[in-house]
Amino acid sequence: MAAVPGLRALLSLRRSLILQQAFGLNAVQLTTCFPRSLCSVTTKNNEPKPAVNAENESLLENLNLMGVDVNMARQRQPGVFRKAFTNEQGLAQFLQSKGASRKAIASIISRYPRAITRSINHLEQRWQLWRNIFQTDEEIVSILDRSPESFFRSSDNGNLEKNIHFLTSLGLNSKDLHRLLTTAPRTFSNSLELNRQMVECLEDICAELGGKDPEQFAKTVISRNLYILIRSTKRVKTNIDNLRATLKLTDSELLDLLQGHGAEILDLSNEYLKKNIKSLQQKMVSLGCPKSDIKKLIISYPMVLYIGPDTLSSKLDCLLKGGITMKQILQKPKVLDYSTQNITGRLEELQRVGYDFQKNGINILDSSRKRFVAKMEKLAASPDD
DNA sequence: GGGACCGGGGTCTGCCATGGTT
DNA sequence: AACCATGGCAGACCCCGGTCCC
Repeated sequence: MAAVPGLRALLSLRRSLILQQAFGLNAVQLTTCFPRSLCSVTTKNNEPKPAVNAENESLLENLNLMGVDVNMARQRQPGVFRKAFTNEQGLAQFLQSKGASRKAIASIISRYPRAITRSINHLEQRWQLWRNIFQTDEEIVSILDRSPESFFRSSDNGNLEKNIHFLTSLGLNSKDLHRLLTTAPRTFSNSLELNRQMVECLEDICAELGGKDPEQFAKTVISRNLYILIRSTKRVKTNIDNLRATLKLTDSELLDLLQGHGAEILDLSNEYLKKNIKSLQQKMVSLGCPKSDIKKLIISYPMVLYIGPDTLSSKLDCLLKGGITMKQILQKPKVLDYSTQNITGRLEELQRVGYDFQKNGINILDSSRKRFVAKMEKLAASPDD
């Protein structure tokens, strides 16, 4: 029955704790300490399997006790389960000491089982490196809970340290680094070489376009698009080529676009960006806009290409139906920033009070909720204004 | 005081493929 | 052969408010 292995696991947990208390042993010594089974095990369909492929049973028991979703973990990294020595208890204690809940720890291991192969020394070192950027353990725990892979995937702390130095040397300040590590933690697990390649790629693009300060350009693009360093240079180059070709941009137009809000669309998948450009063109042609308007819109509001074809189409339709003209949208494309739901709601409210867009313009749609509500209250109080 | 302009902030992982190592 | 570390991919916006100008 299950009671016997359960008891054994409990004993092993207890033993580890006693060992730690008595001798202050470190993580490597505090592994599960159960050698891989030497005899063959029986699988579900009763076929004997060679011992080499056997899973470490005491490890399985420990993980079960810890509330780890063993099936999920096994599916992700089966090799971990065949290791003779692992450090799940050390890891759990470590994370707990940093404020992670039992549930969070179980979830972290379920999603990234290889985490239990890291030693305490390694974990301490890595944590300290992250603490160079974060003020509190709590922030790090929340990122681990969100994305365990970002923290645990690499075993190379030296590389992490070099990355921090490299990113700092680009002129990114501590606020930028904080945002970068919060938003795209994978960046810091990239090899230094990969990050360097992206930076060089950006610098080359700037130089090719006749930019005067490639280093500043790379820094600007990165701080505008925190995801860029976890994309491939191929993706970024292809997107730039596509933008240039379809919009027939000059070098300086393209340069301005890229170091402006255009940076934010560089990391879209190549097909998605292409699809969005095409569907935007089709939609605008169907609404009777000349080609020059399409280019103007993209240059003044590149984020329009971030919006998926269906969303964009319904957003435009809803604005037009609400009595707003395409000319007004082109003059004030930021109204497209807001959700279709938000726009629809505001249009209804404005219609109710008889708001005249021809007379007053459409700026009211591009304002915060607070400001919009205040404006509506005033309109209700003195409808003649 | 009101509106226009403009920039900033939040947020993004979990999976697969592959090449190197043991 | 198994395992590890790492690269790459798909997925797809919305909202707020400081500040300056009139």
